[in-house]
Amino acid sequence: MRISELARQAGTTPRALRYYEEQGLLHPARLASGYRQYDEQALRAVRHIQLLLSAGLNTTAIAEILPCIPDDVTVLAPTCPELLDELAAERARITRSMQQLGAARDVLDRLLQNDPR
DNA sequence: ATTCTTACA
DNA sequence: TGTAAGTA
Repeated sequence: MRISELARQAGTTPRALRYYEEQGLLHPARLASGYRQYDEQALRAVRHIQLLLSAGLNTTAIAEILPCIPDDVTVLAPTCPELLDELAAERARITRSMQQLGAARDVLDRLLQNDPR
């Protein structure tokens, strides 16, 4: 299928699909016309990408992870240690962010305590 | 009509 | 990420 078809099925835009390719996440074949040609497994790949992105992973991490995911996998389950490492690292980043946000909120709480209103 | 690349008031 | 331009 061509780019607009895949975009439609994946609920995204051709722009995003080209961006994924630019980031090394997708490798569609090319027609003689220069048009990108996506195979059947492309849709699942895009779904995996979207899932990983929603988990906060950057495209670099995802590019390293994707190759160790069997193309026949529907539900993304931790397969190789690569994936586990990336996920654990992202979780750690989230934990740190939460701590920083908590500290920022505490500061605001103290400032608000003197609010004359 | 669609897609492609490149670039950015 | 959107969008415009100029092609193929």
